[in-house]
Amino acid sequence: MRITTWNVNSIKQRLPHLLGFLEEAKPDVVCLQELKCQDEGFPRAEVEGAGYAVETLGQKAYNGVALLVRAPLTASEIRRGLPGDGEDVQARYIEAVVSGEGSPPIRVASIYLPNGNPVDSPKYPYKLAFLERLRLHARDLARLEVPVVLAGDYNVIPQAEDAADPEAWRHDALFLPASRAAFRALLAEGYTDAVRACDPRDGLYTFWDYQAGCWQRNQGIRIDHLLLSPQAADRLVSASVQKHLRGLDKPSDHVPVTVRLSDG
DNA sequence: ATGGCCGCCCCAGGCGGA
Repeated sequence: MRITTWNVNSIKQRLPHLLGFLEEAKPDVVCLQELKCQDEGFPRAEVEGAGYAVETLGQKAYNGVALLVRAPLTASEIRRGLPGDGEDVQARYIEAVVSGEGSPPIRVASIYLPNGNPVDSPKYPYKLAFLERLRLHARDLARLEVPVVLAGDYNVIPQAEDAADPEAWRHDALFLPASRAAFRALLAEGYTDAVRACDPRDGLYTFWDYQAGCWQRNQGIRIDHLLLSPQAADRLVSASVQKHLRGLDKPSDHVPVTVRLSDG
């Protein structure tokens, strides 16, 4: 079972790259973020044609998340939106139970956490509140004692080792102590950062800004994460970053990150 | 020289991203 998370920065712009990735990697589940379209604008027929069922939570112009599930696996118990704030209309969370092929069901979420900049605006408290809501929901899911994968663009650089130039991020919402503490609090609910658990090396990035030649100079950061509940972590085989996609024409500024879990 | 982009939307400059 392979599960990928990828912030595509516009599904319409990135559809060719997505279809190429599905064909070459054949992941079982794909968590997409930043669709930047409404549900009716999602290129559903093309993705279904590649062999995937599609569940979306879209929004005009901004945000938007989706889950793709490769047949014969199926998605059920779809949850759209993160609990805890009925006023929150931003499309940042979708969750489902993925089952089939004789292996135990896995609960998977596609998450697009708020960026939070500028930090002196209401956007930063919204980010911290969203992280706290996610912690409470993650705690509820952990109590089910089943495999859970919380995957997405967390917009948090967990540690200095996760940035090529940590000093440049010192006062940024992605790296402020309160942001990192909220991420650690999430892990403290019993979750494992799959990439970090598989590879202790520095210099493993998932995002390179379009500006300032960041890709060419490898000025990246690691902000796309897959957090595993204990029952999912017990099955963790490997984790990898599909860095090559950043080098294509018209790339997303994020690349896919994939975990492999053992079956059964 | 410390900036350099990209995608969205009532089509064009402002907003959001990170």
